[in-house]
Amino acid sequence: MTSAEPRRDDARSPAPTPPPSADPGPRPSTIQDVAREAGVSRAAVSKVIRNAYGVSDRMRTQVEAAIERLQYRPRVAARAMRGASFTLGFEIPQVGNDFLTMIVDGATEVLAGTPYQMIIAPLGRDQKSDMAINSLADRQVDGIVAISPRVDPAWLERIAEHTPLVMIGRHDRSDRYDTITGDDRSGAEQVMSHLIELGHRRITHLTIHPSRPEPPWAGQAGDEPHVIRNAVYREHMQALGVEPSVIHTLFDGSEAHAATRALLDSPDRPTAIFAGNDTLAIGVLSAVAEAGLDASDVSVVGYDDVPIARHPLVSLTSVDQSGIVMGREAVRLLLERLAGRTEAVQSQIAAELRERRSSAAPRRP
Amino acid sequence: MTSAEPRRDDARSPAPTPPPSADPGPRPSTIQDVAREAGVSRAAVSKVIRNAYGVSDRMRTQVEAAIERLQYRPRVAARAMRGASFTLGFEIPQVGNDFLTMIVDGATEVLAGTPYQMIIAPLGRDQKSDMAINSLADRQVDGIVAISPRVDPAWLERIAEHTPLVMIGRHDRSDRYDTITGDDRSGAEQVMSHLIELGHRRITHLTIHPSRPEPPWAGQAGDEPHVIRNAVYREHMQALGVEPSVIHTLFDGSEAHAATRALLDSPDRPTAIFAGNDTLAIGVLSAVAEAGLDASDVSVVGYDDVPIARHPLVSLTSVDQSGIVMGREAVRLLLERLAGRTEAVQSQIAAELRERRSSAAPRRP
DNA sequence: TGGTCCCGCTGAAAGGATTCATTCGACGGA
DNA sequence: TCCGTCGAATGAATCCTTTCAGCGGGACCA
Repeated sequence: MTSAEPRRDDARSPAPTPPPSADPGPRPSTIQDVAREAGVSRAAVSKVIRNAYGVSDRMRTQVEAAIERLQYRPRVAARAMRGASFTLGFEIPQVGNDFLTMIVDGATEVLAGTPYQMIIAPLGRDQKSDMAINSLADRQVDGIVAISPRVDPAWLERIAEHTPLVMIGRHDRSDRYDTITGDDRSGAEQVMSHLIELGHRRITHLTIHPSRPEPPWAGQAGDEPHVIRNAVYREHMQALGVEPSVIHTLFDGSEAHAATRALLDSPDRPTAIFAGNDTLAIGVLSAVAEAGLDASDVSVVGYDDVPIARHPLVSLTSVDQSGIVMGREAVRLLLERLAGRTEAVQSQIAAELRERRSSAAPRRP
Repeated sequence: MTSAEPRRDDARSPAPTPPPSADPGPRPSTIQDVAREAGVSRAAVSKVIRNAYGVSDRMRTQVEAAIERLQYRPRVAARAMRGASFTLGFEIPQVGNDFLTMIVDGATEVLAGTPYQMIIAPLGRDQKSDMAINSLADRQVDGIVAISPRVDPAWLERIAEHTPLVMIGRHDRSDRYDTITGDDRSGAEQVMSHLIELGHRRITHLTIHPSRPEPPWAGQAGDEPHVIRNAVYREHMQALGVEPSVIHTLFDGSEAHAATRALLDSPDRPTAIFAGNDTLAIGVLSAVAEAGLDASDVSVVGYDDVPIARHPLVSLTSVDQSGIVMGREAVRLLLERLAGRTEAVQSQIAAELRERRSSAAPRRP
């Protein structure tokens, strides 16, 4: 452990600059400086940099030259006070999560060529989704994309009053913010049909902890994706006449491994595990592999179809709900709002099972 | 493909609000509103929210009550104009990259409990690192962490004149910005010694494309991590008296798979592949597995020791340079700068090989 | 030739918070 | 009783950009 602790060298010289306090350095130039340099008014410079109407070619040239000479860059904070910040904020609850990464990638595609810059607010430790969303709103972003099923819809509507908002993974409907969802019901049904057709009966469902305490708005507004997947699982088990077996773990996959180990050691271990998402499924797979078992002992199915699922060493059967498309769509909806749309939109992305080698017919049903 | 295209429903009702333009809604309350509500001056409210000196208990209580009643939240843009934005910006060239994720995780740890919020600026498509760094600086973040070996050091120093800057993975020294590096020389040496001790001779090195055209500051300022790893590889091959074999691919791993396939089909295929980082190594492993080969046919070693490398199905030998520690250190350095430090610091993190099952003695040396 | 209209450009106000110099009030000491 | 002091609170200036009303002058039309 100590070996990973950093070693530090101070810079060779005590810095050639006045040592006292942090020197402010030559203060970056402002629009005023450019105006003076180009011999025009501030308003004129403003029009040039915003590409606004009413500027002659001669002036544009002059101003652009001045900007270049002074290396001027407009301060976003100052712009945000009157106009726009040209920033779209993404609230991402878990930076490493591959599904969320796909969403970001899709968004990046659509953002190319627009004047908007994406910034991501990852959840701090002990930080809740609403705090990160607030923090984006405080920074006056022009639009917010959030992935947080567990936030009060009324609170979201209040945010959406002043900042366009797209929520991913919410099955509720709002008149003020837009939503994008996968078809969780269909996806989960495909998983269960697939496993049952293969001959599995003892199927365990691994999912994330439910919200505790149950929030007051639960249910009244459509359920979280994981809740729907769980419900579909239970329906199918009931139809089979088999007792459902559900295990709850943390969402970051850190408990999935241990939970699966315990499950595999239990007297009548399942022949298949349906994990609520791929992060969990990867943890499940590692426990299965460690126990020296394979797909005909214990089949594993995930949800989201993250890139690593395709890897031949992993080859995880999973449900593709195209995070890329979700990300594209999210930005598109935001840009529409910024262009003036006021009616809310609900957008649904299809789900499709990708069968791979992690699921197979059970050896001993 | 079309199945993944979104389906849209418009909201049931045409919105209960005035349909014309995007209604501005009740404008969020300002510090002025709070002052009026609490019957004090703006300056007083400002002192309360900044926890500044010179406010009586009575006044604090009054103001806090007003803030609560009005749901007031200070606008960061306005604060940034005079004071601080309480925001630290991270330039992350590739959001999905697990090594970069580790850095973010480490940073998040240290940030907890401070008043600073982290925001990540991912690289847009066709966006260069310096554009993302600029975009953070434009947003008046209080400090920047960047991971971009390929940026002009002179330009970086100009940025660092007004915004504290920590560069990760740069082996140059600056008097104005801080750097954090892994011990790339030692790490690469451990890899090569490991492979050679196992009995490998025909070792191929897979790395990312060199900068083209060669930037004018190359070399003068210490090399990029990948360049160092490559150099160490070459030295060891020369010492062995074997012709080096280096393959260059894109950094996102998208070409590693195909490049490896071609390599495996070649007449005298290597018995080991040293990948410049784990993202590449994962791609290499997938090609090796697809070809029905294992570690005694072709050993694979990566660099960074990302979490998936530990997965029993992957079990990738890799060099741990503790991204977590790097992230922690980066924030610590930034906080020190914000507290007034002016001398530059170079910090180095140790590298340690983690041997796993992806490397083994060659079947036929 | 006189009146309109449009274009290019300017000056001043606005936006929300912080900072700093100043005022006010209370209290202690002489 | 008066003065000096110190803490609490305030008003005005400031940060940088956009917005908007308005101004001068040339082109166009009648």
